[in-house]
Amino acid sequence: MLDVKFVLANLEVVRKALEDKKAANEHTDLAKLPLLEEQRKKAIQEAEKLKAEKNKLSKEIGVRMGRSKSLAREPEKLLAVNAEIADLQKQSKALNDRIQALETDQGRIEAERDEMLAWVPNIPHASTPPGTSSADNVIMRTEGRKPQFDFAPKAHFELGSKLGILDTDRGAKISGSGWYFLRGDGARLERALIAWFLDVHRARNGYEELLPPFFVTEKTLYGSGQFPKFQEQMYYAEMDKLYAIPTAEVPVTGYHRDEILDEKDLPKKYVAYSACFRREAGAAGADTRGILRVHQFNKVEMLKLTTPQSSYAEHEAMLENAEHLLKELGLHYRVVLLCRADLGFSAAKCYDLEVYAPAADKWLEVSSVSNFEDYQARRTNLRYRPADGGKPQFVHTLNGSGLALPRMVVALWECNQQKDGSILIPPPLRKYMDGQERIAAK
RNA sequence: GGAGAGGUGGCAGAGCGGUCGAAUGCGGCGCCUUGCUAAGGCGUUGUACGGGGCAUAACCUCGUACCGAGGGUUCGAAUCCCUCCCUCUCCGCCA
Repeated sequence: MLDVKFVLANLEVVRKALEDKKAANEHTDLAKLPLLEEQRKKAIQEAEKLKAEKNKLSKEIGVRMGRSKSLAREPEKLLAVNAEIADLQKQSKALNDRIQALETDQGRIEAERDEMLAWVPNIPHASTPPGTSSADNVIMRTEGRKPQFDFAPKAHFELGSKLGILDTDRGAKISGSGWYFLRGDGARLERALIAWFLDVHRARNGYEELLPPFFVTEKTLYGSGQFPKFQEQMYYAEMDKLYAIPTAEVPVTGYHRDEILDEKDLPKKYVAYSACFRREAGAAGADTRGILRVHQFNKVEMLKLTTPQSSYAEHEAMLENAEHLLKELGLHYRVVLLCRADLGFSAAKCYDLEVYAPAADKWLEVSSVSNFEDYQARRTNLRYRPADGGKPQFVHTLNGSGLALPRMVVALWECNQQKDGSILIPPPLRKYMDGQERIAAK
């Protein structure tokens, strides 16, 4: 979330962001905020004044209680002290009701304010283009060569079923539509991709590997900005009140929650594999053939915690880390800078990587590389202490897919298919498959 | 799932109704002693919110809150009571 003070000082900027991101709703009436803040401060001031008074009285009582104990032999003085005590107690008690009323007020005001802030999205970075839909995204550049075929390339679901490496029918039989089996070399290729991605990010790019829990609490979801907006997209285990993660970003963002890191330990760079679970409610129909949109998929996610000064440089570096994989695999892809309307709720800036799939003649989104600035860190209360010893600051958080598997698999199968229906395995993956160079029908 | 023990400042660890935001040790920071190393002496040491100083900075100062979380008892709670969460030990179950 945003800093209240920032919102109050920049109401127009925030209003613009609500509009750009089409995030305005009944919770986001910013006009109320200055008044709420004023009422809040007033309640705090009054309550604290009364509490100071009460604390003083209690101390006085303590002193007299001590004296009273030593006066057992002097009944007259004892009586006088006890009378004083009774009087002070009465005064102190009288304060309690007023204090409680003020605190109740304050709690109510803060709850209303926080509800509002929870629905306010992050402000787009100055370098993000304006726009009203994904049609206004800017294609920064296109890399690699478009694959050429002297035959009609087959779609991934056709290749997959002919080669016996993808089984959507049995996936649907045991779990319903949107679930699938990978089989044989298909399953092995998936595993090879995961292992290779992790190895590149660890050894080449310097990320530390994490293997996170796949189920998390509601509080954790709130920290990465999935709540309250995307609640209905998540699988929920009611008996344990746990949610299946939609991305490893969620547990890894929560990893350092409520901590104060040292600046010298920044940037922290983590890479995590996880299965990702999405209900995809309301998405039935479009792009559902095969495994383009499924309920469970594998993904390798990069995450960084940085200082505000270096976050945009780290953002570019992270983009390069994801691109490197696509280059090594020899894929045709493009880098897209999202316009403000297409930018996620919590993000300030985001690049998408889209890879070309020849059969459908479509660009498939395989990565999203975002800078959240301090938006997630504020929710998750994750700060760092500056090297000069100043007050703790919120870190900047970034994350990016590196990469999302099913769509990568679709592109790889389709781009590397041969006339005889087999699929060539790209060189970087062969060592993870016992040197195998090709997936052919059994 | 059952039984027991416990959750205190960066860490370790006292306190178990009244000047306790919290002893002590370690660590960190500053100054001093010291030929290097080792060691020693003195001082300092959290976070958030609000007021004032002030430029809505740094910083200083005052107040309030924070001893796992949330409630309760009391004039007053780290200390007593309740609920929840987590950790550890033993038993059971299990990949």
